[in-house]
Amino acid sequence: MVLESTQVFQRNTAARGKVLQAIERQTGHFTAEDLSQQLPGVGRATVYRTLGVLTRSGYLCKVLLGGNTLHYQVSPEEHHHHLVCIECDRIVDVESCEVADYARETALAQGFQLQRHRLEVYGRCPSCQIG
Amino acid sequence: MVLESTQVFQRNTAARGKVLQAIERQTGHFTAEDLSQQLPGVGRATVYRTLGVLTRSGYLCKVLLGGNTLHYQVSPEEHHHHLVCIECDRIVDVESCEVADYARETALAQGFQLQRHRLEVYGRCPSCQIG
DNA sequence: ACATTAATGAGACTGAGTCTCATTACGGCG
DNA sequence: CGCCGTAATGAGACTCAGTCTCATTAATGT
Ligand SMILES: [Mn+2]
Ligand SMILES: [Mn+2]
Ligand SMILES: [Zn+2]
Ligand SMILES: [Zn+2]
Repeated sequence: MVLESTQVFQRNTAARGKVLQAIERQTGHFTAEDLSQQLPGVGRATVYRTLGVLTRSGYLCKVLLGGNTLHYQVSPEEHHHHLVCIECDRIVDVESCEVADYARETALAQGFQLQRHRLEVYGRCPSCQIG
Repeated sequence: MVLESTQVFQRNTAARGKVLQAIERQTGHFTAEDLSQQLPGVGRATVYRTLGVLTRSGYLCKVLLGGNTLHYQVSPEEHHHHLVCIECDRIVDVESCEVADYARETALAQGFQLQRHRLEVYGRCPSCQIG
């Protein structure tokens, strides 16, 4: 997704520009605090607010790893899913997606305007298996 | 799932019995704090610890609603998914599941022992739609 | 230029979740 | 039984991600 700032924000500000640049610099998942530390000139609240706006707009999506800190990632092209190890929290990205149709139908059936979906598969990774 | 305490805990204690009973009393989703308030005799840390054990064992699973509080629900029979409104956080339970095969194959392909999966579909609910 | 008001940011605040540690009590074994 | 070893407990301190407040700044339309 190429972000059209004008559609997401009501005003184009320097702080949001910096947050946006920092997000583009990330590889993979990141937290609000990650960004905040990389942006000493931008207030913490602004980082959180901007992540909120970008998530609501669909540009970002939340990633739920083990632990209690929310992670984000740029959402669109290369939509993918996660395999999560319930023992060690290892994450494996899964690039295929065969549930898009099902997600669309499910949303439609309840009158929802579909925005996106998340599929996470949990289990034990090879190194954490027991029996 | 009928819980075999002996397989999940190393010792059978009164506190865990009470937590288990309280969980059975819940309908739908609940938080650690919900349980804690219903169990004045049981320490907060014990409630959290027991939820952790039960989740790792697969008896419970986490439910991620809007907001920053983790919810739980008893996982197995009547496995279901969630439609989540990105605007008002309304949740609609979806009872069908057509992604079980895909989840199993995905786990297998990476050598994971499948435990469960979660599918959440995000969009705008009928009352929050714009255009 | 000026007015309107979206956005900012310092910092106080909240509260979910974790950790510590002294104490209790399960359960295996003699 | 009665003893141990140690899993589990629980009060309460602590952490820190996320929210809120509010005075100030600055983007945008006219
Ligand atoms: Mn990923
Ligand atoms: Mn549900
Ligand atoms: Zn693992
Ligand atoms: Zn809604």
